[in-house]
Amino acid sequence: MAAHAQARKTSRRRTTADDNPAADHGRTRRPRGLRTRRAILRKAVNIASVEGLEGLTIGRLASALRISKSGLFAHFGSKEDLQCAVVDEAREIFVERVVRPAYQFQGLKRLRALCENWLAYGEERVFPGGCFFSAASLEFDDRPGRVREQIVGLMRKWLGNLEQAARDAQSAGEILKAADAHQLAFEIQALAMGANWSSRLFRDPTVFRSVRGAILRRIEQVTEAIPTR
Amino acid sequence: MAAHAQARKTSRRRTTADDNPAADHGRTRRPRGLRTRRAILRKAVNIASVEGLEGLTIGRLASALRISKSGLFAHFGSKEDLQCAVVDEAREIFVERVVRPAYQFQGLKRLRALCENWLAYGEERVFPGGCFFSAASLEFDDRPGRVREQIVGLMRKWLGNLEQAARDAQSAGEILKAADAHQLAFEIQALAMGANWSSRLFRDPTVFRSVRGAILRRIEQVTEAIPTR
DNA sequence: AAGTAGAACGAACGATCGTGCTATTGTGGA
DNA sequence: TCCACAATAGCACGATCGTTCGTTCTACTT
Repeated sequence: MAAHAQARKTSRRRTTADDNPAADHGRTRRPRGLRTRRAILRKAVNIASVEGLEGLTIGRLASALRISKSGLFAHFGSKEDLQCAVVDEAREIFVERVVRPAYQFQGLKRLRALCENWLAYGEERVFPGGCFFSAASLEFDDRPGRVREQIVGLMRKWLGNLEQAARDAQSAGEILKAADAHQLAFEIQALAMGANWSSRLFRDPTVFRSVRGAILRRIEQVTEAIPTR
Repeated sequence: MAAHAQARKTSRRRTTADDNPAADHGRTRRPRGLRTRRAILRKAVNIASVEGLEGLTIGRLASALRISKSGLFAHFGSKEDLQCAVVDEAREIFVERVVRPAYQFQGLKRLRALCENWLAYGEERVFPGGCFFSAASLEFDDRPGRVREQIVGLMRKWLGNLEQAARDAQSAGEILKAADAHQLAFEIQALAMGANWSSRLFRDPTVFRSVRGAILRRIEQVTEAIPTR
C-alpha cells in the first residue's frame, strides 16, 4: 500500500545535448545511444499498437530486440516515461504520414487531403495493430497520468487541425458559412475511427472504401450550392 | 514454451442443474453459488469497463469482493472463461437497456429508439468506464481467441439489429428504398462510438447532445421527401 | 444425527512484472 | 594511446500474475 511514492529518483541519462548546448556542433552527430533509443521506440510502437500501451512489457520488448531488460530500461526512467516516448514516436510517424503532406494545400483541399491521408494511413496499416491513437485513447481514457494527458493533447490538436482547415475553407468561400466546423471535424473523425474499428474487428479492409464515400458526402453537404466548383 | 496445452483439466463446477434435470422443481431455486457468480460478474463488468478485460485481474477482483482468489477462481475454469462470462454479462445489461425497450416499436420508430437508447446508455454511464464494447472491441481486435470471437459476434448482431430496423422501415415506406441500410447502420454506430470516445477522453458529456443531432440529421437524409411524415 | 456434495479458503507454485544496484564493455576526444 | 564516461549487461528485489492443491466450512438430504 505505502512505499509507492518517490520513483523518479535515478532518471539518469538524457543529459546529453540539452543542458550542454554547443556540444553538438556537427549535424547528425547523435551521441551513439540515441540510435538505440530510436530502434527501441520503433519496435515499441509496433508492439504497442497490437498489445496496447499497458500490454507493452519491458521484458518482452527487450527480448524482441535481443537486448537486456536493464539496458533497455536505462534509456527511460520508468515505464511511464517509456509509454510517453512511445506515444510521441507514434505522433511523429502520424504527422509525417498524414498531417504534413496535407499542408501543402489550402482550405478545402487541405481538409480533403487530411481525410484522404488518414484513410490511406488506416488502410495501409502504418501501425500493424491499426490506428495507434484510437486504441490508446480508449485504453487510457480512464487512467489518469501523463500518458493520458499527452494523448488528450494530441487528439485535441488533431481535431483542431481538421476544424481549422474547415474554417479556412469557409473564409475562402469553399464551405458554407453556416456550417459548423467543429461538428464537421468531429463527424469526420468519428467516421474515420469507425473505419479503423470495423476493419480491425471484422478483418474487412473494404470498409475504407465506403467510409471514404461517407466522408466525401458529409463534406459535400457543406459545399454544395457553392458555385466555386 | 511447451507444457502449455491441456489446461481445462479441472473445470469442475457447472454440473449443477444442467446435466441433472428435474432437480430444480421450484422457481428461483438457484443452487447457492450462482448468486455469488452473479455478484462476481457484476463487479467484474464494472472493473473491466474501466481497466479493460485484460487489466481485470483475478486478485484485484477477489479482494474488491472480499473473497479469496481461489474461491473466486473456482467459479470459472480459467481467466479466459472469466472474460467470456464478463462479456456475456455486459451483453445482458446492454440488451436489457438498449435493445429490448426498442423492440416495442416498429420500423423507423424502432431505429430511432435504438439510437436514442444507445445515447442514453452512453450518457448515463451504465458502465463506469464508458461503453464496454467499444473498449473491448479495440482491446481484443488483435487478440485471437474465444473472447475476440464473442465480441465479434455481438457487434455483428448489434449492427444487424440497426440494419434490419432500417430495412423494415424501408419496407414500411418510411425510408427511401434507394438508401443503403448497411451503410446507414455503420454510420450511426460510428457516430455513437465517437460520442463515447469524446465523452470519455475529453470528459465532456455534452457531446451526446451534438451527436444526437448528427444521427437524427443522418436519418433525415433518408427519410426526407417522404410524405408519411 | 450422520452423511455428503458443493462452496470457499489458505498456501504455494513458477513465471513475469517494474525497478534498482553494480560491474563490464565500448567508444570518442585528448 | 589512454582516459573518461556513456552504454549495456548481470543479477537481484518485492510484488503480483494465473493456476493448482488439499483442506475446511456450510447446508441439504436421508
